Amino acid sequence: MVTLKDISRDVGLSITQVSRALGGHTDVNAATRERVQLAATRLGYRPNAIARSLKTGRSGIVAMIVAGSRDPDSNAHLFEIVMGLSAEISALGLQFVLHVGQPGADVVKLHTELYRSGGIDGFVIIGPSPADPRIKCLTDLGAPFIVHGRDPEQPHPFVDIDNFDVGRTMADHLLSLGHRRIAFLNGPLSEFFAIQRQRGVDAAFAAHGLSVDPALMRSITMIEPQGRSAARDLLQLDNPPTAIIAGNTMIARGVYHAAADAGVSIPGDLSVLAHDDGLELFPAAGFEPPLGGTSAHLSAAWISLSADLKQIIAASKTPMHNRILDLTFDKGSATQSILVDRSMPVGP
Amino acid sequence: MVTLKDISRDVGLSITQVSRALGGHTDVNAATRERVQLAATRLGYRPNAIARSLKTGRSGIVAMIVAGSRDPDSNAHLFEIVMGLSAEISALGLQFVLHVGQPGADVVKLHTELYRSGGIDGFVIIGPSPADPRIKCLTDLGAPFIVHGRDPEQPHPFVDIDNFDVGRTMADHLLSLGHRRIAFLNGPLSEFFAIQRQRGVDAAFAAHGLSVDPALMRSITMIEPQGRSAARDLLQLDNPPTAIIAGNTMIARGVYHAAADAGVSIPGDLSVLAHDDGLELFPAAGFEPPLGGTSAHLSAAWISLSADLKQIIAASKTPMHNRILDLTFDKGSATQSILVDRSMPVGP
DNA sequence: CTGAAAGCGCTTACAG
DNA sequence: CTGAAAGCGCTTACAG
Repeated sequence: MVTLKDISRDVGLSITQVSRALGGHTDVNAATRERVQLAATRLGYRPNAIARSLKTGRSGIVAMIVAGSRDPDSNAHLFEIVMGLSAEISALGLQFVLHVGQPGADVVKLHTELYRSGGIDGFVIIGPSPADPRIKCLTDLGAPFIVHGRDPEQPHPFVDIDNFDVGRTMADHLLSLGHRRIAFLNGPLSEFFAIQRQRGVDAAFAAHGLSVDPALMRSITMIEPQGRSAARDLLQLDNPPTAIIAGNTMIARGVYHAAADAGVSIPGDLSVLAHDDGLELFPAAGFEPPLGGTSAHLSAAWISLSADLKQIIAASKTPMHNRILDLTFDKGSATQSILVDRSMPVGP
Repeated sequence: MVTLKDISRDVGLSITQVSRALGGHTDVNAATRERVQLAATRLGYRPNAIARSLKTGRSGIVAMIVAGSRDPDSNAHLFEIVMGLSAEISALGLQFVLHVGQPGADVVKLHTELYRSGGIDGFVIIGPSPADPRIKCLTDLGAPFIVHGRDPEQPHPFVDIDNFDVGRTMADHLLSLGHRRIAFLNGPLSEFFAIQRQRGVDAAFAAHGLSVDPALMRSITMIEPQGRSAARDLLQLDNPPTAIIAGNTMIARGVYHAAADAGVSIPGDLSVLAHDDGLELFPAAGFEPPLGGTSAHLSAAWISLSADLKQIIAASKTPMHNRILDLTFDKGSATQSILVDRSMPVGP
């Protein structure tokens, strides 16, 4: 490995001066600087990241720790998160450590030990639950971190979208078209984003002087098979919904399949909207008829998240750096007006 | 941050002795050792990974660098690779850095710079192409690494399966049942594993005194949509295949869909086999009728790969550490015998 | 069994 | 504009 000492010997200058020349300091003779830089290039010098870290107290490494899981469901989403995040973090000149724990590992302990061992500048937290122990732990440690999403129970830096608005916007559109029997295939209510979306849906109904039918509100794992079976269920009701709001495009795909299976036509018999995270593997674009709904690309979140985390690390005193990303809405094929509520009590 | 100095002050011993006590050296008084360990636990001491790295010349970090890609196709597989690899590497007490480059980034340069900067002990290379520049680069650098798969043009440590046997086994089974018009939906022939599988298929035909119909050998991107369209194509031939070998379960899913679309019954009209990588997101288990074929779980590869890489790093002189993992075969629903070749020239 | 010293490769006051 | 020195936190001969 080529070190400053090698260059120093090569050009006949002190290590100090070589360091300064390479570091771009002003108090170095221009000719000297050039001579040093040439030698560094010729010898293939790369500053030793370890030594620099020890001196500066910063490693340039950020980590994400995820609990291991034999459950592919919970992983489907994770893929795009990991790839997108890594790409953005790498682009910022930082290294991204992905630590996949053993199933059942103590994630809080992993964060603590990794941080205490001094090699990690900061952390990314995804999928926070209310009163998330990881957030509490990192806050107590004074470790820099940023959260994708929000924990309503404790203050922390985050990047998120307005999930209340997600639910409200889609429900409002359908209500405005005259739909009354609207189902919502929401994510797990243990997570704040799902709670907020439900609140948004509730609020849209309230704004129309109505209230939701609890039997049409479902909380499911957000993947295609679950969406399909939940939709099959809904379509078999005596009084089936005329519209379904899906929490993401994977659920929506399940809804499309279930509708086809049941001989229910979209958008003729059933309007479908979904929130679109802009996932590459599960694009909203492939649907026939077109899938409408709210949209906020996760890729934008990774860019913000990485940049904000870098700044938080540099600031060293964690600022409450919050950011709400934009949301767009497209009605897709959900343009079917319903003049009279089709739903009527059905006699036995 | 708690350092040796803090413990040293706390217990009234030299830093040297504290280090030895914690390091589990024998030449330390048992009572002293206990006292030191207690203090370390009480103060929440974790050895500073950076300092240790600088001293020992080893960071405990291994990296995988993948070219960024806006193409989801190439990513589908990567997910399970990344998660599985990270889990195994983490389990071994190493850190796993995932570096996703910008689209079009110079991957060789990234490896070089990352290694030269001294923070990385070794690398994992996946999906090698013949005469792979990454392998050449790391070999030249003298950097420890291991490859999943093989580059036939240069020697290097690897973990792989016998892909010749994959092709040979599946083709032989079908030939033995009497099938003659056998299609093969293979992966890209730019990769050695696909070349080997083709050779295996060729060899099985040769062993039966036959040779393949080049029109039935297809090289495609190994995902469902491509498998589906390739299979649709094959089933529309004047003289369609009676059996299809799929390179993986995603392709097989496409074949099942295409068969359903075309009204072709499996296994009545068409036998299907596939190689199964044991992917969680694309399980071979969900098929109806059951999907047979060769099988080698990637999860086993990650375990071997991680353990071997750790050993290579420790040895510091890269040994040619090669490993061929086991393959199993199950015929699934592909039990349909064909007494006479159904294929006959069809007049215009 | 214990401690003082050197050194991993770098950065950065401090002194010239 | 340049250099000698200290120090980041650790490990490890070397000497007692």
